[in-house]
Amino acid sequence: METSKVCCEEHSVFPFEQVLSQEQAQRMAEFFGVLSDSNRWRILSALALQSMRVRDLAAKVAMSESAVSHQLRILRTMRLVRYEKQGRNVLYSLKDSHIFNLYREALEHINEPPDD
Amino acid sequence: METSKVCCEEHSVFPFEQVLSQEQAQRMAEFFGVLSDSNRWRILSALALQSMRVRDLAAKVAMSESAVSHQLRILRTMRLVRYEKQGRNVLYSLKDSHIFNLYREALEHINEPPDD
DNA sequence: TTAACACATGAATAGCTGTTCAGGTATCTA
DNA sequence: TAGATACCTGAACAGCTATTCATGTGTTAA
Repeated sequence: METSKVCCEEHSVFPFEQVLSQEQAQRMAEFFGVLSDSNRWRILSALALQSMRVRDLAAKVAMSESAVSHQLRILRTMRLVRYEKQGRNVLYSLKDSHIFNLYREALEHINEPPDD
Repeated sequence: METSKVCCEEHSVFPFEQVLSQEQAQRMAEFFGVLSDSNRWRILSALALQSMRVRDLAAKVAMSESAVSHQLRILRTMRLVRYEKQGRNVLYSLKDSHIFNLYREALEHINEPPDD
């Protein structure tokens, strides 16, 4: 089965000129730390399918509303989700498509054959 | 300043058909969890510059050899680094370029203007 | 106004993670 | 062989994280 690789997956501009500074490494770690929780991934994938209220989101991913709310704050802080107040509801949605690219890239790595 | 965006950064094939299963979400979380530590990023960036022995790596990133060794095991488990025994030394190197793409994608997100 | 609803938040706690420390194995050198 | 070197590993512990629980805020309905 052919995957839809069309072009340019190898215009790899080498991103490191030296060892990352503590600060830059910390920024990276914090960002990826947000993606290191399975419930947050379920929340993100749910929001990728459709924007949702906290209540419905909680039901969809089978978590308490409080737990979801706490997680949404983290996702909001890292600007991965958008917050839109509507009366007493709050509509959350995915902010941009970086998450898709990260997901695909990770999946590629995970599914790579064992030895290089 | 122009970044070197050449082509096809938007052939975004939507990756989610439904909410991620617990198992799939867990796999994602575990993978990104490996990237959620600043010392591991420093190790990865050091190895991106050149393959190195544990000893030299430890010196380069200013960690104890033991701590580096523990971290390398985690990176090895997630197949991010390659292990090559040479006598009593062990040469570690970066395994593939997924890490570059993930780094760039994260950087793009982090550097994105505040309000979408 | 009162009650119900939707969501956010602070404190507490249980579980996870990364380091250190103390060893242990394998290899090289004298 | 003995000692030094390079690396690995298990246990222990300190610090972090994600949930629950109780409560608070703002909004809508009666």
